[in-house]
Amino acid sequence: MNDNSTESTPTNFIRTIIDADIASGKHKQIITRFPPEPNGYLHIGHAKSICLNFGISQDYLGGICHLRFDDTNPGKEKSEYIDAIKEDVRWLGFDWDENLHHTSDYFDQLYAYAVQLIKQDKAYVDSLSAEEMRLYRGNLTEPGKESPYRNRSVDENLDLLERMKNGEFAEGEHLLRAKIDMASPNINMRDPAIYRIKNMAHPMTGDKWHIYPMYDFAHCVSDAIEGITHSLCTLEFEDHRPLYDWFLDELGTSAHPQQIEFSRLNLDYTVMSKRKLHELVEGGYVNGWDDPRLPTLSGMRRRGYTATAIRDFCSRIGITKKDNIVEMSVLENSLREDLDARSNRALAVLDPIKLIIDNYPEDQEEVLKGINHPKKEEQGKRDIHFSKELYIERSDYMADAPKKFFRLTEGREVRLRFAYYVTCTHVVKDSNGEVIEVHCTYDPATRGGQSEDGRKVKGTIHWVSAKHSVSAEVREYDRLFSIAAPASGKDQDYKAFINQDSVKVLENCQLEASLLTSGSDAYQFERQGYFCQDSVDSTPDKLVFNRIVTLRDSWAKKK
RNA sequence: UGGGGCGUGGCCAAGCGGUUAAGGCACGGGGUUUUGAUCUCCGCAUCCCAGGUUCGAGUCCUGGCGCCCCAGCCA
Repeated sequence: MNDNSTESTPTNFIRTIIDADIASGKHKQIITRFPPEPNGYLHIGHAKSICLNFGISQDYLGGICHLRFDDTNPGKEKSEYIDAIKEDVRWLGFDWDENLHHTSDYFDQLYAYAVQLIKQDKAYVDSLSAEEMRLYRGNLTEPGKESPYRNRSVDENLDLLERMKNGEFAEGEHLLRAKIDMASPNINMRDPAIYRIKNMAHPMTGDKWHIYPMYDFAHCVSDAIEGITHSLCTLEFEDHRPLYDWFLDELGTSAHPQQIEFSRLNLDYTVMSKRKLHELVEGGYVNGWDDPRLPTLSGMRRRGYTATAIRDFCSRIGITKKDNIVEMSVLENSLREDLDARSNRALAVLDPIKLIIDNYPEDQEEVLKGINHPKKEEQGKRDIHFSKELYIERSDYMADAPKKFFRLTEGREVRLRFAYYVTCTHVVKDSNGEVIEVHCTYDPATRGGQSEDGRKVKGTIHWVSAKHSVSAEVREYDRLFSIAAPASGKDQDYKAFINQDSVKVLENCQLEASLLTSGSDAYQFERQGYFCQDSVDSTPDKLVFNRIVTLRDSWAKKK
């Protein structure tokens, strides 16, 4: 399954805990789980969790990782998200085998447990309104007070819960609550909700239920039922751990998983919350969940990111409890490393300008050979057509260029990659003074790109034969936001920081003809970056390429 | 001003009382190069602060300071 056998996972504090649990004999088999709520698409932050959970299951003998859809809120969840999530997890390279579950699989058991809590006098049906309940809860510094309904009899509670389940009440009329401690300094322990009434059908259970369990109750129980050994979640659930443990202790479940929290991933120049991603998609700020500018897995996949690169990235950033904002360059480095190793090279001119070789015979054509990968001979060679009129990159010519400009300017010689040395003689401008043709002469003795006299040519530029090239649209993507931490402003709307130039569409790019028949794999357009055909919009009649990421450019930095 | 966490170089992150504080990214510089790419070599911290314990502390203790999370019938 791993397409990169050199991947190795650095250790972290969670693996240290697991190692100790195995050493002490607490566990012989490790079982983790990835528990997404099907209310949106997965993003790179989820990939961190997926890699952690599935990665652990792969690295411990006999380990398994469950995929569990946490579908306890039919008001927000849709089954269409379930399919997208499965696809993303598979694409990332992980397999849950037969361990696909839904929290809704446990609704009967959950209900039985709720009845048990009532019988143990550890839960009661409250009839306060949502507003009243908020008032009774107290606040961060003041304790809450007990609901007048807190001491209903076991029988009355049982009866009420039954009727809630059967749909005899309106939403909000009653609520099943745990009976813990309204004065707890931990607000989560102030008689948290267990079941709320929702008179709506559920994608998996239909109209069987009129009540649905809350996360705090459902999650720990689901973990216990599945025999999860280590329940890994993000930092904001740290305060919920006492409740997680309280439920399992009161219920006396046969298994009691250990919840361990780690910090979420934050990436600079983007946003990672589901709420914001929903807003960007639904508000039309981007074009769907798979917009290549988004940090969603579907967006990144469409953009051309590889699963290997994302897995490598996740292993590089580590797992800790520290708040963090990882620089995009780390992700890009993982990406370039993988793309460089696997991509065939090609010549493509994105902003074309004519290059005319005045001393090249009018009707002559040649077929030259280009190597597909500079370090992997086994990836072979390809034919590249050459003729008198070529296209080169507009930025590869400059008038009055400085000495360090290793490209074309009057009197300067450069190498056309795989072809010949050419020397710029003059340019032709249109009435606006805009350069429209660059003229040069070539040295026939430099065929293939080298001269027997050992003459040094500092610059090499890419080109395509005007007669043989195919045109295409190329979409150059840039960061979605213009500042590193768009979501950090407390009262600032992150949308104010959307980068207005996050995508640049180049309509008239000229590609080497071999790309016409290319599949969907990534290519390196030499000297420019990595590109792939857009999986949605590219057709044989109208090629559309996405720029996945640029090449490193130390020249640009110096300028 | 309640409770829960976190603080090692620009960004991540090892380190679990005992050599000159791993590694990656970024950055700066050298070399190779028919991609100003790749590759390669070199450089780049005394650990939030202040006390204390100890022969010895980033690692232990005390006190500060800073940042994050929690008042959904969301997850």
